[in-house]
Amino acid sequence: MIVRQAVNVLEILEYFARVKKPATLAEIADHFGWPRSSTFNLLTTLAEKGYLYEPRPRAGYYPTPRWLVLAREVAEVEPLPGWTRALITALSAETGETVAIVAPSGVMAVFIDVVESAAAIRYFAKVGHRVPIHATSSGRALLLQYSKDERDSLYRKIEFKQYNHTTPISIDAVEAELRKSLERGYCQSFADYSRDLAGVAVPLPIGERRLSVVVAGPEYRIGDKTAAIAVTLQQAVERFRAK
Amino acid sequence: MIVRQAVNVLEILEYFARVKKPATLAEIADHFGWPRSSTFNLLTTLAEKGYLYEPRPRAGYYPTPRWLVLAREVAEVEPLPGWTRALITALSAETGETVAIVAPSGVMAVFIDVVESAAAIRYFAKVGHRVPIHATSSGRALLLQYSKDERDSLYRKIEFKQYNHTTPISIDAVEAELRKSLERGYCQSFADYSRDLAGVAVPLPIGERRLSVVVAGPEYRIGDKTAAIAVTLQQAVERFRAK
DNA sequence: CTAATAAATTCACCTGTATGTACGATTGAA
DNA sequence: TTCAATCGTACATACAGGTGAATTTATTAG
Repeated sequence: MIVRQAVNVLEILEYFARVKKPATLAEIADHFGWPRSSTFNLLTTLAEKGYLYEPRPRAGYYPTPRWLVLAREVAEVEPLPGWTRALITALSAETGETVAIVAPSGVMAVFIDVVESAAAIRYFAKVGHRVPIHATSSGRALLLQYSKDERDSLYRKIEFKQYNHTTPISIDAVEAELRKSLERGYCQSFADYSRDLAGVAVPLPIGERRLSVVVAGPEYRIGDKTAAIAVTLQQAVERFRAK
Repeated sequence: MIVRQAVNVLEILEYFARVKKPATLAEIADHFGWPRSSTFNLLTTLAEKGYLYEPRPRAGYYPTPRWLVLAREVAEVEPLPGWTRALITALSAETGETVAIVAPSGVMAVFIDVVESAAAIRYFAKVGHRVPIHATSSGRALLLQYSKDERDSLYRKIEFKQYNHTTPISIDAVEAELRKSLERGYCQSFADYSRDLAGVAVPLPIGERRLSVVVAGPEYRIGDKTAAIAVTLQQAVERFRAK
């Protein structure tokens, strides 16, 4: 069951991150289609807790820096080493596509750092973006770092859905794809999950952490270049990790 | 009316900022005394939205960097100029007390940047901390920047509570205190709101924004030094603002 | 000024949701 | 292996809390 008021808090935060200016109760209520009274309750709750304030009289609410303070405290634990950002920035520049660092989360894979392509048509993904671990190149690059036992216990929880006609819909199909990935030296996917989207990924273990890097973009741009992209990817990883 | 699940989201964020490591569902449920099922709903909601993930199998949940990304986007709007941090850091070092930058929020004043005293006995205040605008030195340093009309419309909303025996409990009392503050050149309060707490504050207008700086600590340390602290405060402001 | 309009706030009722309970999965001990 | 203990997940039900309507407060127009 989804907790609606929890989602609303997140949406308010995302709203302010987008509009980047104070907003009145009425504006927020109208934007989300929420009743004024409910919006009132939510905004006063957040304000009372010190997460929203009214910078100028009648100009509306805006988040306090408290979000930043807490987010920093949380993020400074096990931060990614500095070179990963340089890595994905460089890779995005070289390939012209969106590049991300990905971490496991149960049966899903989560984007924990992203540099988006500058192209007009691009893979639009944000930090926090989640994709099925078995049906994406980035996810399978994580699975390659799991033991067979660990993979098996994951497989039991996976709900094999046919997102697209190339989606692997059985344990065997996934295992087969993993074997193929090992042979070719990198993971790939063609719209296994997202329509028109192709990805090339490799494992990126950092200390104890099992991560992966993925270069992803529209199938027609990636399609016949997966091998070349994989080489770029692997060389970049070697180059930056060495430092 | 307080929105409980909104508060719960904030508490989870604060919890992780405190413990700085992944926590399992059971740990979180026990810590807050929440039912497992409710905790389950909340955690899966936050995870589905990309705000929590499970870095390692069975090690529990942890916030994703998405919080940081959004908090940064929100905070980079109208950031405080760099010198304010230097100012409060220097002031805290010079006075040995907690120093904060404060902004108005309706009838309350909100701490938007804080450097805490290193002393064992100190004013423990965090960013987001809220105090009544009329019953604190920092708040009155904000009121000094309001026009009479603006103050009057605020007064109508204030619920005059006797927090302590020195609390001003009428419009006249507040206005009188403001006049005295003007004469002496700075604002002060002795436990008007928080027991045992004394504060010395001055207005700090920055561009269009009405802010204040406050030096606050236990009455017995601040008590007879308010004038000296005020001088330190004003000189520091001049020094840092000049740059 | 006064009226009209819009925004913010309050409140009681009824609905959407938090939770008690039960079940299944996982882990560790023997 | 089996068993016990713990943890995670599903679901129906009672009731906490979201919402529509009314009231108050603020703002704009004339």
